[in-house]
Amino acid sequence: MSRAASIKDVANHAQVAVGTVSNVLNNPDRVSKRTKDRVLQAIDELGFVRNDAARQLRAGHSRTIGVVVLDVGNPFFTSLVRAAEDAAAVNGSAVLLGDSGHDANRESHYIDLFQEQRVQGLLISPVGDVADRLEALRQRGVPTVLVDRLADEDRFSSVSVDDDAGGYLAARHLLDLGRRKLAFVGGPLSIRQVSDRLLGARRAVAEVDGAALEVLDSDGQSVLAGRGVGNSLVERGAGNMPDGIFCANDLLALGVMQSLTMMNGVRIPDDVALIGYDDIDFAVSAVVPLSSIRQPTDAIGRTAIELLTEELDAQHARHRAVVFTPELVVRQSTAGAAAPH
Amino acid sequence: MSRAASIKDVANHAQVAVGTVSNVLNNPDRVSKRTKDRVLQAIDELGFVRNDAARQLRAGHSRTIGVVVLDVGNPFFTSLVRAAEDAAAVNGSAVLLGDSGHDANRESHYIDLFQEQRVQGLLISPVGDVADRLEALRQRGVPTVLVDRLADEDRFSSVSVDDDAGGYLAARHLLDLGRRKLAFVGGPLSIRQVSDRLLGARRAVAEVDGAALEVLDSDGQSVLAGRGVGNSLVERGAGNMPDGIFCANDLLALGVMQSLTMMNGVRIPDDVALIGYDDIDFAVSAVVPLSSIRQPTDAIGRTAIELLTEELDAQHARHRAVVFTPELVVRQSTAGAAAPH
DNA sequence: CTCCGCCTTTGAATCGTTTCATTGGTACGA
DNA sequence: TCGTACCAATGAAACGATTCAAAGGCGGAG
Repeated sequence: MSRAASIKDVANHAQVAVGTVSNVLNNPDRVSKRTKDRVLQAIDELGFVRNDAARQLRAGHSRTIGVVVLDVGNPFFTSLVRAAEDAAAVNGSAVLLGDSGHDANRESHYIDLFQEQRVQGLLISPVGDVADRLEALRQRGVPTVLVDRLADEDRFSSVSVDDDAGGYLAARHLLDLGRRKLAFVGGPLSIRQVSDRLLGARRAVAEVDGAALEVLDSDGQSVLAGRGVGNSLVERGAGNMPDGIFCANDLLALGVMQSLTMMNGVRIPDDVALIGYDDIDFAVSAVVPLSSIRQPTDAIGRTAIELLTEELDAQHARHRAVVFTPELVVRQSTAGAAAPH
Repeated sequence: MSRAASIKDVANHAQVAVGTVSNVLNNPDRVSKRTKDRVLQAIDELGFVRNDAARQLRAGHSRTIGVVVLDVGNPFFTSLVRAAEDAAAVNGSAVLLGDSGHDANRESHYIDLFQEQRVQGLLISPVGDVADRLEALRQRGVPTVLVDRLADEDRFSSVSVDDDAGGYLAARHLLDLGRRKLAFVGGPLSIRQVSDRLLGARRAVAEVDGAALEVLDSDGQSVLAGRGVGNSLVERGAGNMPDGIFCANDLLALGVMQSLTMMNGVRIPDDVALIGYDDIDFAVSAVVPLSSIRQPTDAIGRTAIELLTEELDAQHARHRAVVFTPELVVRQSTAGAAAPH
């Protein structure tokens, strides 16, 4: 109803100057206990809440960091954002979250919004081609850290995960189980993350004599796509089936699993060992709990904020590209040592 | 580097008064084309971006709406937030998103933050007991709409979904298929949404002669909990099994499905018809595509913004509680008409 | 008693935008 | 030619918090 109380109202009510109220809030030790108590009581009685706009106007910058992710529904990003929030809170910053939903327009919209809000910096997993905009922003003192994408170090800092290493890890694990006829399921290969994982897998296979890797291009990354691939494998007959399958993501792996085990009686891991990627929540609760490659989302979020803070503190800090190595999570779908037969 | 350009810089550069620049931005038709062009060019050359803090300070309120959800990872909320964002954009408002993660502290933190930001209003699916805080906020002209929770209409507007109706819908569907020995899987019953769904199911069962409903309290709402329930059902032997199962959420249903079909050869829907709740993405890609109850998330988000706008426009608007009716989605897990044998 | 230094408190200036009363100019009718 | 009406443009005031130079008050030393 009535306009919210301002610092001036508090000052009147407590019979002090506005500067004193401000000091109570920002430099409590400069104020005597007596006065402080009176001011705090006035704040309480009036229900005063700082107006962040005024604060920020005076300060010239906000205490917020803008984060734009591809998809908040994706647990990878949810967890990353949470970690970033916590890390930012340590510096007294809050996070403004934007979900681009893989849409370049939405992404651009959020960058506009955050720029108007005068965010201190930006964390972004870009969809569109925003390098030039971000560079312009940086030159005005608003640094950006790219997330889940390796950046040209000349332009930006970035935090990403080594998909090649992840692919290697997965394939190597299958090979270590004694499997030799491997298949890679994923697609489209134009997606960098998919092709990198394949590259890593190839590297592992090349290290082992007599090992082979065939590539099964899936139509998309969904459970259904995985089931499609599974069905076409079954059609080949038992003799021509791979004994180890690495899927570029867990959804595909779950689809393959459904197709092989439920409709077609193939045993996992006995006949075919199966491993996915991302370690989504469902991986652990699949019919046969799914082995997977886990990305260190917490560390990514934390590190992203760290890099951002570095650039905030020293405007001319060198950009850094931090690459994390993913981690193998072994579950039942690749458990049990030996090769089939 | 250099401080961001202000409206005053633009005014100098374009040789006009600051008020004119402001008019170009906010009342373009009050400005002659000649002047407007000059100003726009200056804006472009200086890369001027409005400072929202100053704007908001002058206006006395922001153009943002705070949204606090229980879990951004939950597709229900993701979709709801997206709809709310779009609806808010129509009014020229942006959304600030906070994820309480079922944690009362985080929730409280976001309310603080949003209050400092002077949001116009709040959408919240509350965890803790925040009614009094929200009421205080409302009295200062910041209305709140509760989401996914039926509110006391004397205090707040709310948008929710009729869980009783959803439960009725699910059970009625099983009964319509000719099933008579029904089971409800869910828990803990202390969660309102679970108990309401059960209530609705009971109502449906009471309408049909010879129909029975047994309640299987699950330990949690996860796939694993569902599998546990499924296993204990199997132990009873085929004769004592229900012929229709309604799970209080899709995860439970997926667990039950895994247990029955994969490990124990029970056929779905032939031996047992199965229906879940929420219609999560995985429902459609389960081994046997899962029938479910879908909540109209888009409509909920849109309506929530609508109610909020009503309260913003007319401070004394009566509060309204809008209750949506969920929708039955039939898939293979309850397809095929007849009762077994 | 006076002076000095220290601690507390004061209040004006400032940030960037919007608003609005006012001014300056032009065109048109009388 | 003068007056009126209208349109464009002006620029000072206001929003609320922070900052900082300056003033005020107090105690202790000389």
